[in-house]
Order: sequence, then structure tokens, then C-alpha cells
Amino acid sequence: MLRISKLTDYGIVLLARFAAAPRDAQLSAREMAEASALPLPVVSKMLKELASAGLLESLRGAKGGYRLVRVPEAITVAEIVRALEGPIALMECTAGPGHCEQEARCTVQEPWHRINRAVNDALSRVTLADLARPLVAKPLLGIENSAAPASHPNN
Amino acid sequence: MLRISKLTDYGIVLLARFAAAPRDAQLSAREMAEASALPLPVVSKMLKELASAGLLESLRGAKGGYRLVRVPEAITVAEIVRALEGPIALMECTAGPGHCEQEARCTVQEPWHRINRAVNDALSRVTLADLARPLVAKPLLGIENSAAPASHPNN
DNA sequence: ATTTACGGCACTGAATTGGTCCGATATGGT
DNA sequence: ACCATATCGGACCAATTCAGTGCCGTAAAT
Repeated sequence: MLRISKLTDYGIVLLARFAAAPRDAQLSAREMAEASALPLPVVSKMLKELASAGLLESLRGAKGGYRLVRVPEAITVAEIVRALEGPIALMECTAGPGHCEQEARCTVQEPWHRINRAVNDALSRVTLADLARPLVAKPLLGIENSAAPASHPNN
Repeated sequence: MLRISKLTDYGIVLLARFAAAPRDAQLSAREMAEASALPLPVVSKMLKELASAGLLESLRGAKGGYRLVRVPEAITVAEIVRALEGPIALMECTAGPGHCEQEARCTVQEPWHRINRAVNDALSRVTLADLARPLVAKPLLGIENSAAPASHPNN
């Protein structure tokens, strides 16, 4: 269904919560789990991954927890997705040369790369800071297009 | 990995081949399989699905085959993906209300919808006709952005 | 009638996903 | 010193999805 995995989604929501908290706030897995109404093991797992990806910094021991390494404005959704799911590649070939053995014969590679780039850009234009204040005043520039809101049939 | 399934990819490649053939050309599963160097069962399966999705018209019997229902210019990649994988929904909630039970508490829905729309738009802007002539002279308007080609770290 | 080709479906093995659990280690407090 | 609280790094598992195959029925051309 062309979707981001549920776990990645959790990860992003968790990060958004860090971004919404006071700057440099330190939060434990337990706190996050309670706040998000998600099972602790899941939250724990995701926070670990985010830490090992370098997006969160971990503080061990009692009174430990996690903290954002960078300011929310400097972390893009694209980056988070890449950290949790690997390269943003809609199809094999866009992950780099050598991934698809049809490479030579394939006639649609170039358009695919374009599409992939467009998706990448869309994800790159939204930062954690944008997610932290979802009732945005200023529209997310470059994402909004001129089509009417209702004119997007999704299925 | 945020990717389109391999089968869907096949489907798109097959459709592109139809688009590249003379207008209204009729091609059989066997021919397509040979031309694409893909196993016949797979090609057959995808063509069936594309036909039942209404993108191809099937002609049964000896000398049968498939044919594009619409002109390539009128078929978008978004449409094909939706036909083969269902709604283009990066995360549960963007597939419509009621899909995610976190709906009430979730703070990032609105930005997600924006992102999803952007991806949708990107896929909607490329038509089968664009895929059929991949060595494009004119750039695919609206997809290209100003960033330098090399400045797209994918991983 | 025979051959060619689609239609529908069932089925399989493999990989991925979503989620749990555990022992080890680090830290703060008493 | 000891204990409670946390993260760390795994392994682990069930359920789903993915990718691919096969079969039987039906339609059309010769």
C-alpha cells in the first residue's frame, strides 16, 4: 500500500513529542509510553533505534532517558524515515545501481528517479518542528499546491 | 523501506511497454513476458489485475491479448499504483478516518496529510506517456526542483 | 475440434512486520 | 554497599504480506 511502517510512524510521533516538549527536555521510555498510550516495549524499542541512529541522545541509569540531539527545526521527516527504514527508494533501482537486474533493459528508470526525488523532497521539506505545532499558522511552503482540498481522490 | 511492491513495479513497466507500442496495439501475455524477460506467470498475473482494474482491456481467445483502454497521456502513475496497491496512504490515518485508533490523541495527523498529498501529487504528475519516452526532451514540469542533481543523499 | 489465450482462484515459500522479553550494564539515591 | 530505575543489545515469535506458481474453466480463431 505504499506505506511507511507502523513502527516508523510511532518513531516519528515520539520524536514529535520531544519536539513539542521544552527545549532539551529529557524524557524516559516510560513517560513516552504513558503519554502516547503505546505499549512500553514498543516505545522502548523505537527510542533505542532512534538513539542508535543518532537522532536521540540517551542517558542511562536511574533518572535516565532520551533527549533530542539537534533542534527540531534541523531534523526532517525524510531523515527520520531513512534512519528507521533505510534509503527512501520507491523501487529497487532508486536505491542505487546494482539493485535491479533489469537495469540494462529497463526503459522507465529515469522517470522513476524523478518521482523518487519528488517524494524525497516532499519528506525533506517537513521538519520535526512542523510536526510539533500541527495547527500551523504559516502553511508548509512548497508542499501545498493549488489543487482544491477536496480534489484528491485517494482511492 | 517505503517502497512500491515489485509486482506493482512490473505492472507499471508492462503498461509503459503498451504506451510505447503503436497506439491501440494489442499484445499478449506471452509477448510481454518475452519482451520484458519476466516469467510468464507473473506477467500474466499482472495483466489480469490491470485488466480487472480497468486500465487494460482484454481480448480473449486465440489471437487474444490486452490493449490500453485509454491513451497513455490520460493514465497517471498514481492511478496505476492505486489500482494495484490500493489507496496511496503513507500511514494508516491518511487512508481515511477510522483507520487509526490513535486518531483522537494524535498530534501529527495534519502534517501527515500534507505530506501524503505531496506524494500523491508527485505520482499524479507523471503519466504513462512520460514513462514511454524516458529520454525526455522537455522536463516533467513540477517534478523537477532547483536542487542540484548530486545533492540528494538517499541513504 | 483443436489451439491459443484470458479469467479466477488457490496455493506455496520466503521475507517482513509488529510486538514481546530477557540478561547485561550504567547511574542515582539511601 | 545496595537497590531501584533506565537504557543496551539482543533474541524471539506470531501474523501478515510478498513474490511467484499452477490449475481448471471459458472464450475465440482456424
